[in-house]
Amino acid sequence: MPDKPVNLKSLAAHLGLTVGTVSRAMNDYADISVATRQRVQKAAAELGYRPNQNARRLSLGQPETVCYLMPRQTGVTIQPFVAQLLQGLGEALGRRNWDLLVHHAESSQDDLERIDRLVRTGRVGGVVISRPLKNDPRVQLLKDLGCPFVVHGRTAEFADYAWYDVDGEDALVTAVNHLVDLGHRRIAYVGAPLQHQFAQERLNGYNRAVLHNGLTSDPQLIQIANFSDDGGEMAASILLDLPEPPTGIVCVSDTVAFGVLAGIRARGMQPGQDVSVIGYDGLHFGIHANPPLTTMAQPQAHAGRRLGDMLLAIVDGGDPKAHQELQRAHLVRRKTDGPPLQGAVQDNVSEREDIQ
Amino acid sequence: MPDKPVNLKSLAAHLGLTVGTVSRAMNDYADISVATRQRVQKAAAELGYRPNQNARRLSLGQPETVCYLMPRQTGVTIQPFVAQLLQGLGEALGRRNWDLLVHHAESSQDDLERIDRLVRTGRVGGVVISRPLKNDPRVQLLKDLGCPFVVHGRTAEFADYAWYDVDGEDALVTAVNHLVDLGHRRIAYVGAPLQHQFAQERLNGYNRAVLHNGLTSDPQLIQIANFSDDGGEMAASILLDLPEPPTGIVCVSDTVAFGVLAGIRARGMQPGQDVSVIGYDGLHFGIHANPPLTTMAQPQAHAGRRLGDMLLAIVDGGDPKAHQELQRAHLVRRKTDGPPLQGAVQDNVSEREDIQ
DNA sequence: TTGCGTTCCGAAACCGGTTTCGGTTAGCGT
DNA sequence: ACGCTAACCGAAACCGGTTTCGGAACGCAA
Repeated sequence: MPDKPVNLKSLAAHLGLTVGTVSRAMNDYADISVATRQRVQKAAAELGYRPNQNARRLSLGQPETVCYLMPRQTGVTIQPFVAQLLQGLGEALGRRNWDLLVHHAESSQDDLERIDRLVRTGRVGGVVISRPLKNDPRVQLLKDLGCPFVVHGRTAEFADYAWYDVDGEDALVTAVNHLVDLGHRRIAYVGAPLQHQFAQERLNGYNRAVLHNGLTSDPQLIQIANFSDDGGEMAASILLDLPEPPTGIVCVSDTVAFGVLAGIRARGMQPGQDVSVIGYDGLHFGIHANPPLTTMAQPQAHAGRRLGDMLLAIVDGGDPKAHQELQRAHLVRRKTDGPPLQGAVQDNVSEREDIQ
Repeated sequence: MPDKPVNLKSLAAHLGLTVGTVSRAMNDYADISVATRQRVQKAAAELGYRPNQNARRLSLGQPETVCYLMPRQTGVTIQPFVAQLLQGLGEALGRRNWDLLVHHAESSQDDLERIDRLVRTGRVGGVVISRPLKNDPRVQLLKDLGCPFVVHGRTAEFADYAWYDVDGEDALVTAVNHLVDLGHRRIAYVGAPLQHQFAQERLNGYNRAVLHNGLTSDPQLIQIANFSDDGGEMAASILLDLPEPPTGIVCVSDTVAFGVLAGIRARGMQPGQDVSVIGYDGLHFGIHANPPLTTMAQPQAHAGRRLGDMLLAIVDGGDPKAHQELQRAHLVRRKTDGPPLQGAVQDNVSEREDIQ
């Protein structure tokens, strides 16, 4: 049976002190004698005293809790990074005994209502959001509410708040450059709808690299697909039906790339030999794809930790603008990249690993 | 700028009433006149009054919050179901305006300390845990604390608490039976360490099916590997080195099965033709494996919802023993199952889909 | 007019902590 | 012996709600 919990009052009575004195002793106030403090803390440990957090936080006026808003997932595609991010966030917050709440909204409007409720009811003292839109109403609301927040990703205007992001534009430049180095000249991009800022950034990277390398800038080579494997497969089908199909395809994500691989195989072609494919995310699972997927890997192991640390720093009064961190993705070569098979190939065909 | 929040006191002053009256009007007490109630609720809506949750929950003595303890992930392998489960849990809890906390412990001892702290500090009114051990100290602790809880999975003794589980024993019987129907007689099992109850259950299912079908019960055919793709690959390597290697392999999970596929391919063999493989989980990603993985799929779309509903029912005074739900997995045939290639094959070789 | 029962709201205790303020005691110097 | 200061703790306000209790005002019947 659950014996009645020991609270400050009962602990104070047990010690022959008042609640105020016991509270200060527990919190290491200077105006409590060392003897009393030790006596109190010893008794608290023996009786298993645990301060009630609701009472404490009400009194402090600080909920000591942050909320992570899970991104809406499209269809069956789960967000593989959520679990990892939550773990990192929890770790960072746990060091200060802060708690982590998760919420999942049905719609954009629902998102806003949840945020409003959570901060206006004093439920949370900070918010973390992922994958913002170009002009995300959530960041505007959070600014208006004056609630500390950090963004996992960026909006179109990202100067005046805290964020942690991976440079998707740079990553796609790297990916395209890599294919160019292998000899490709006709390179396509399979992207996601552009309301999300990350989709725009990666497209920008593709366009920049196409321009910089003097490649043919054919609008047909840019396919905006559903952000899923099915979307990727459909886009690949369209691209391969082109009168002059691409020899290389860079993708907005690994999930989309998996669909592209399927679309290529459905044509009886071999990804990595007939058509090169580069994904984005660095999902571990990519090594089991058919064939193993070459990808731009994000260093997202400690994204959660960094976001949590930033948020706590802002809660402590830090300037949000001082907490902006841009990481770089790096190329992980597996088996879906190789020199182009046919056509007018340039001279600089670099060596590459054996193809499975 | 964040204007100062409107609380009960300011709302009451605005209306010329006392806080007690306003509170009761907001909560639809019968001793408040209809006119007053409407006047209060109208003003509350106009001023955007939001009751402080910390204060409310302190007064109620009910934190209206539950905690989900994330399972520890082994190595790089993420838990793909976590995001989906959280979404379902949040949905169920959200209908009653309960909040969802997540925690991740470093060790088993850490797990216990977190649970103890969360319930003893009045932080949560319920707990959800996943993947219990055979004799999981967490459920004993939760019982001792008298805290409502539900288990995603089961322990060895599961009679006296609430749980939601998929019948892993039944699923492995189905998987083995399927291979037997295809003509296999020498079937191996790649499992996970047996401290987890689910690992034991699935092994029991394998053993039961082997016995029931009169197959050779060779201890060498049972490989207990790390719960990861690497573990699966290593186990496959051992199995294929056997003087009499298996023609079919059933696995404790899809992740392990992916490793098994890799191990088979590393031998120059073709999964689904030379060796059949059946996974467990029904991960969507399996369709992108090489070749697409046949698997026992769990109906885990609404697991979170069910767990949340159960927990709320128990908080309301329901009997935990009355909330136990066992779901069944079903076979999803893709491309890694087929009739055995060589050897003494039985006569009942059933037809099957074309192999890619 | 008196008496009684409703209806409706104010007053106050309470949840369990934190923090400010003030007073008692002891120690010290002269 | 006296005064002053510093050390230490008690008393009470406060955080923002919920809930119990009692009393005022009112209507109705005798």
